[in-house]
Amino acid sequence: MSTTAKSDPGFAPALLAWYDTHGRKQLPWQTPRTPYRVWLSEIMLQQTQVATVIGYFQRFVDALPELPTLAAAPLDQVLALWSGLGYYSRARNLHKTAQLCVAQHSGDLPSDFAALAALPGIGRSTAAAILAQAWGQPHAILDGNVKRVLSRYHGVDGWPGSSATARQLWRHAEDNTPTLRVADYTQAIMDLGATVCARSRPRCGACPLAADCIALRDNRTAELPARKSGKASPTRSTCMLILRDANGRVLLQRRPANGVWAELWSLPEARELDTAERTARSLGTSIETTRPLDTFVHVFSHYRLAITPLLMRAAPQARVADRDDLRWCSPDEILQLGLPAPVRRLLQSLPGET
DNA sequence: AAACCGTGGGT
DNA sequence: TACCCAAGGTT
Repeated sequence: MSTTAKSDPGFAPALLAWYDTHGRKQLPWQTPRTPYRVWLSEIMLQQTQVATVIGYFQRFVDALPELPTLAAAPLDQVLALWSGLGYYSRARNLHKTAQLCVAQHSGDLPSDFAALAALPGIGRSTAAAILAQAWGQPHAILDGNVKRVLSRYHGVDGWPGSSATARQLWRHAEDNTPTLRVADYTQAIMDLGATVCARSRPRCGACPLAADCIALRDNRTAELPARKSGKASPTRSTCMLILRDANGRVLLQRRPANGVWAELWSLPEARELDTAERTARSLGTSIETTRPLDTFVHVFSHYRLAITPLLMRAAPQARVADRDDLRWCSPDEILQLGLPAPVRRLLQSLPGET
């Protein structure tokens, strides 16, 4: 953190004055504002909007109210609480970090930047946000909101994801961060980005920084920050086997530790319809009927997945191969596990026993 | 450095 | 519809 004079002495005061009137002060993780709740919220909020997180946050802290409780919980419970939020490595790292804190930091998050940023899932911006919000330590954050505000205010060209542009934005972020009221300032610049300096149609008439904003002066608010150059995402396809026995239980398979949906419980898959029954037999089941359901497309950030569900009636007393990545689950048990969002939706939409 | 990692909402 | 992208981090 620089201790030299700020390049924009009016920036933080104007922002803080705006925050006192218009800032958000009743978000769930602000009341009460403990290090554990701040950390949890920061991880959930990575690449995820506030409105989406609120419900997940409430459920999570109700089930696991303290860091040591989280450390002691089974990973499957953590993944179940995360199910639907996406980027599941965040949940695995959250769990791992809680256990590290119990083992190495007396059950608390470290209040030192280097120690915090060394923990799984906590990078430069998240470490700064935790220290600023929980302890008032003067560290600069640089999330999507701040990138947008600073790109416009300082007229920074270039896609914020590129290292050269990010370097400029980090410098501005540090120069603008005050040493007093850091928690409020951090919340203020995110609130401004979320509610005033919006991606499209920013409300510059309501902005406390409008007088010195380069993008507004040059009529470039629509161009900044620069967009990522797009690339068409490929479409892959898969068949998902819904192996259901006479009791309505469904065969689930734990996904491998690497790749998308790592370690989540999901449905067994086959490349094509033609190989599906062979796949089912290789899992140890015998199939009485197979009924393809409508194919649908699930969209990821970098590819699309066309999913054809196959509703397969498994023979009574279906025995499954003796593997710990396979398990028959009742609808109630399924709710206790971390499932990919489309799989959860699919299983909940199934017709009852027929 | 660039790809990977989810999902839902906005336009 | 198709695309962008949101309180990013890891490899």
